[in-house]
Amino acid sequence: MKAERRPRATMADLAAAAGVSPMTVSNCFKHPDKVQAATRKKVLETAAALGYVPNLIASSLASGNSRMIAALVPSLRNSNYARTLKGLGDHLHNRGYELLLAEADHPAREEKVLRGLLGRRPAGIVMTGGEHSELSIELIRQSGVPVVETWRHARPSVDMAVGFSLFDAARDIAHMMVRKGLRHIGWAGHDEPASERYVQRQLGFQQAMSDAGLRADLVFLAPESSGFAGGRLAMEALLRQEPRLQGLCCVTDVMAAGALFECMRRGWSVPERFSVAGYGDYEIAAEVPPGLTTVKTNGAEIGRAAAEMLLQKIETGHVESAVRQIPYEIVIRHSL
Amino acid sequence: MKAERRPRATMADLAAAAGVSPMTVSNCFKHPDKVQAATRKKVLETAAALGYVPNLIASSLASGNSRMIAALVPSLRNSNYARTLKGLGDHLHNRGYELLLAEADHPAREEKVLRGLLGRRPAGIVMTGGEHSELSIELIRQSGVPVVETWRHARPSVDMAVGFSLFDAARDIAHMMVRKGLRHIGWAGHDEPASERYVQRQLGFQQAMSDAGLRADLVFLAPESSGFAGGRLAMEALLRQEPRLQGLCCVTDVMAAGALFECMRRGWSVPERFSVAGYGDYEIAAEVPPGLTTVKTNGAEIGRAAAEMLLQKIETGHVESAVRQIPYEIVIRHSL
DNA sequence: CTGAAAGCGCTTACAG
DNA sequence: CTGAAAGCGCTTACAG
Repeated sequence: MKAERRPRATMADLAAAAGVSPMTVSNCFKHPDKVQAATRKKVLETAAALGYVPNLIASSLASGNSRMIAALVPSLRNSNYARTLKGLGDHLHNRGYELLLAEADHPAREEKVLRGLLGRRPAGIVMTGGEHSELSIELIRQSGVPVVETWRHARPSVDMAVGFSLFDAARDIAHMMVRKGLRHIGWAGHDEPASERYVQRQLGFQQAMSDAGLRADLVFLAPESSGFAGGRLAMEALLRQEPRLQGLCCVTDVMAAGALFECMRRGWSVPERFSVAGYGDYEIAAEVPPGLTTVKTNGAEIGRAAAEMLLQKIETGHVESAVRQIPYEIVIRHSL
Repeated sequence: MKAERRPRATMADLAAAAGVSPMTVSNCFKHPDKVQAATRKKVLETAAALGYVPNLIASSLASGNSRMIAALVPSLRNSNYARTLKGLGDHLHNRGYELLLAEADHPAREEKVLRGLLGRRPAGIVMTGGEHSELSIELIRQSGVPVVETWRHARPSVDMAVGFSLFDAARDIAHMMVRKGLRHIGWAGHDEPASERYVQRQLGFQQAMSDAGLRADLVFLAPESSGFAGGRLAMEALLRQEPRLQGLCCVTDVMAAGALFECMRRGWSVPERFSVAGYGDYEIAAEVPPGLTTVKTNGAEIGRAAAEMLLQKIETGHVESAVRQIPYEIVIRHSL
C-alpha cells in the first residue's frame, strides 16, 4: 500500500469546498469567535474531510511571526540542558510554538549555526549556558529578536536572563562541609578557563573556605572531557599536595561520583574517611553508594521560565522582569 | 546602548542598493555561477554592508522546500538519542538544513506534536525509538514527507529505517556470559510491554539461554523510571527466585551500574562472586568499578546515516537502500 | 549574463 | 458576520 502523494489541500481548496471565502477559513482557525457557528462547523468538517493542515510557512510570511523559537545548546549530553530544553519545549508546544534546535560546542560553530537560524526568522532565541562570542552577541542584537540566556542569573549580554547564582550554590555546599567539621577540603573543577560557569562555582567554594579561615588553594582542574575519571584524578593530585585531605567539593556530580568510585577502590569509607560534595543532582547522585549530597538545580523550571519570558516579550513587547531567579536547593544524602 | 530595531533589509532593498534586479541577487546566493563575477562581488559587498540575511521563510514558501527536518524524540534524557540528534544535526547544518525538534513521551503527545510539526512543512522527518501509534503513522503517510525511523533495523513502518538488531546484540552478550561458564543467569529488563525495543533484547537474551540449554525464565522487569534502582530490584527478586544466580544481563547500562552498586553494598566481588553485563556503553560503563562489559552502540552514526538517507531522498526522490544497518560491538571490561 | 512577471499560501486592514 | 484586494519576500520558468 503506497502512500498517495497528491498535493496537500490549500486554504483556497478548502474555501471552495466549503463554499466560503479563504478569509473566512482563516478566521475559523485564528479568530473563531468572528465566524458564525454554523459556518465554522461547515468549514471545520470540510477541513477534516480534506485532511487540511494549514501551511504555517505561508502564515509566518504573511503575519511576520514565525512562531518558532531558536534554541542554541552547547551539548545535549548535558542532562541539565536536556531538562531545560524539555521545560522549554513543553511550554512552547502548548502555546503553538515550535523549537528550532542547534547544538554548538564552540564559538565558531555557534556563529555559523546562528546565521542559519536567523535566516529562519525565529520569533525568539534561547541561549543555553553562559559563554558567547562578541560576534554572536552582535548578530543577535542586530536581528532585534528577543533573547533569553538560561543558566545565567544576572547581567544578560543582550536582553533577558534566567537562572541562579552558581557562586552562591557552590559556596553554600562548601559551607556545609565546613560545618561538618572538615578542615582540609579540595576543589575538583574543570579546565576551561573561558567558562564563567565553572569559574563562578570555584570562586564560591573559595569564598566559603576563606570565610572559615581555611586553605582555599587546594584546587585541581580536570579537562571537561575526563568525565568520571576527573574525580579520581583530583583525589590523586590533591592528596599528593595535602595528605590530610578530608573531602572534595566537586564541580559536577559526575566528578563527585568518580571520587566516590575511587574511594571504593581504595576501600575508604564515606563519609568517615573521606567526604564528597556534588553539583547537579543527576540521577546517579541518588544511586551511587552511599548517596551523594549535592546541589539540586531546577533545569526544567529554567526552561519553562525562559519560554514564559520570551512569549511575553514576543506577544506584548515587554517583560515584567528581564532577569529571573530560579531557586536551587541542597539535597542531603550520606556522602558528607 | 539599545538595540536598533530598524526592519531588516529585504532582497529588494539589497537589489536597489546594488543596482541590480532581485532576481540577480537571488542567483548570487543560489546559483553563483550564473552571475558575472563583478556583479556578484558588488552584490555580496552590498549585502555585507547592509547586514542582509536572506529570509528563508519566504524562500521556503516560494521554492516548496523548507529545508527543515522535524525530529521526534521520546526523551532527550536518553543519552543514546542525544548522540543520534547530534550526529543528525551536525550533518544537517552542514548541508544548510535546520532541525525542528519535539519531545513526545507518549502516543497522544506524539500525535499532537506531529500535527504542529507537519504544519511547518518539514522536508523530512526523523522518528527516534520504535513505538508509534497507528494515527501517527497515518498522519505521516498522508503528508507524503520522507521519514526515517532510527534505532530500528528492519521493516520500517512507513519509509526508511536505520539501526541494528537489538535482538542480536543482546543475544551476543548473553552468549558471552555463557562462554564464561555461568549457568544461572538472569535478565533485568523494563516494564513497558509496548516497547518493542525492550522486548527484542529480552528475546535475544532468552535465545542465548535456550541455545545453551539453560533456564531462560529468570526475568525481572522494572519500571523504566526506576533508573539505577532497577538493578538492585532485579538482583533481589531474581536471587529470591534462584539463589544460585551468578550473573545479570541488563537491558541498559544504568540498570547494570545499579547492579554493580548493589554488589558493592553486599561486598560481593565482581566478577568472581557475581557477573554483570550492560547495554549502551554509556560513560558510566567505563568508570563504575570494576568496569562494565557492555554493548557499544553508535548513536551518532545512526543520526548521520539518517540525515544522509533523508537528504538523498529529498533531493533525488529515492534512496539506494531504505534500510541501513549500523554495526554495534561488545566492549570487554571486568564485570564478567 | 540579466530582468519583468507570476505565484507560493497565507494574513491584514478595510469595506460592505 | 463575510469577502475582494493587496502584500509578506522570496523563486521559478521564460524572455531577451
